[in-house]
Amino acid sequence: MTDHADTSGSRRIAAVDKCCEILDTIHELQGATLTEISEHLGLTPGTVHPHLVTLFENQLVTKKDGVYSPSFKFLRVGESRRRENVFFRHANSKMEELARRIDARVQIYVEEFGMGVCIAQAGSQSSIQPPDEVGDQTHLHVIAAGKAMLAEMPDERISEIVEQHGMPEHTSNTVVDESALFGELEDISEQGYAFNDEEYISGLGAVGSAVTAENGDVIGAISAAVPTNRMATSEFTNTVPHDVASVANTIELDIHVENKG
Amino acid sequence: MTDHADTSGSRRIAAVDKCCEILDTIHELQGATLTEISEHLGLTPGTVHPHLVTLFENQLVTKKDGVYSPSFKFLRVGESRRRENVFFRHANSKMEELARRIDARVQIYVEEFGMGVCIAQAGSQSSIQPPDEVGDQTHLHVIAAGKAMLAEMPDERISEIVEQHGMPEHTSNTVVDESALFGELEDISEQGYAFNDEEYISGLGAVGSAVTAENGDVIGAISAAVPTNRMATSEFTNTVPHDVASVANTIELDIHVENKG
DNA sequence: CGTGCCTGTTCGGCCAACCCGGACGCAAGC
DNA sequence: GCTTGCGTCCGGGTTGGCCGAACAGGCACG
Repeated sequence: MTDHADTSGSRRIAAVDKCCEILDTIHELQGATLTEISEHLGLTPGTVHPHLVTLFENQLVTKKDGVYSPSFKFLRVGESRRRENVFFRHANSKMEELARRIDARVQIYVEEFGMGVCIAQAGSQSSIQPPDEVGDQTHLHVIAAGKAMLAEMPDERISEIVEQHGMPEHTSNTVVDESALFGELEDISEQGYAFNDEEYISGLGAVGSAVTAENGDVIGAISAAVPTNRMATSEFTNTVPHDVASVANTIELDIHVENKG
Repeated sequence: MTDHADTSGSRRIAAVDKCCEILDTIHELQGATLTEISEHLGLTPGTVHPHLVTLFENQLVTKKDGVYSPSFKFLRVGESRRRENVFFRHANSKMEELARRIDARVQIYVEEFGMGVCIAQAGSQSSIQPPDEVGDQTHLHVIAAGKAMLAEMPDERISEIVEQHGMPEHTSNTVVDESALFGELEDISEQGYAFNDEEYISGLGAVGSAVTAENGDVIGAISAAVPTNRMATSEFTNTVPHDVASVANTIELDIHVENKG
């Protein structure tokens, strides 16, 4: 009977929903006071306050001069999750080596909740600013790594993701049509890597390749980003894609071997 | 009437406490099934399940083959919190430069909930394994950066921290006596840097220096760690402490300047 | 120094919602 | 095919969360 429209089917804990909304708010506002949170959520301060007290005692939020912020417990849990991640463990050093070799910004992504999450990056911060920071969430259809991962998914899962998140247009090059996307994914699946031609950010191109488990599940993807002027070079259209795909294959093999042993 | 001993004073949300305990559990166990979580907490599966559903819908936990894990939302929030942090912003590049110059493992710490949290590190992963990973929580009295921070705190705050967390012994060199700690903090405060002589991990020494705000609040600390054989060199007892303290001073100045403008 | 305002904190009471026990569906395995 | 184990889904009772409102404390202003 609350404002949650979709309580049908499974039972939810209303208090936990509120607590998550509060966390989202103080993250979004990069620190907020009690009244700011209350107004943002349309709740009375008397309601929000005990939530904040509980979150504080559980060390999920800090309080400094009346401003609540997410604590570094998020960093601790997130970093822990990252270090446990099979893909990260095998990809991290190879990502750095690749970044040095081809002098580009190399990033590794995984898919979660239908979005791409950048979990690490390496390489020339001098040349270009990175499209995503570690932890950032991005629509899969606008980045090379995301398209590479989509190309390895079953069609029904792709449609599900598109339905859930849509295909927002970031630049004039963004592919916004679902059937066009499916067509492109066919080619990507065949050649083993995906291009991004300024579809996310103007002036930025990339090439990405996915890593899959032996049962076909997508594990993640690695991508190399370069500024536009380098995109048209034969080095980028010919050599780099194979470098990226080769690294992805090596990582994939390593993971398969580990799963055997 | 629940198992929470300290409900006196302020009101807490029991459901949020449960949800935090569940998150702690799946973090601690590095992923857990419903029954594992239930048994770990002494709750029935019927109780835990709706919590997990709610946390899943809020994208704080993922579910893969019946195993629940913390999501990368923790990484996103934690990284965001880190990038916003004034100390990190000013210290990160200087930390890396210092690590290269003195060829040691340099880390930066902040204090949160009376513990030290490593928020970044740089330098030779070849020489020594780092004492803490990014995000790790450590007792302040066993690390150089922690003692440097304690030395800048008011005495009552120090006692409060000791009372809350105790002074556990990590090695035979760990200072476990409160009055001895206070004595050492005096010296540290005077000379501007703190040593760690295998007080945390055998074979590992460090020197750290704190950064404070203009009102005296502790902002964080930077430390350089080296293996034991390098600790007795005059370079480490003379040059390195001043290098570390100098970097800390530079960071401190930068932050004060930013706060003016 | 008093007054007003604003923010954070606490409290009473009602009713919703959370927790438990138990039942159901479903897959795997001697 | 029976059993076992796990995850999922209810019914009921009572706990506890939510709101409205009052209280405390700090700051600016008159």
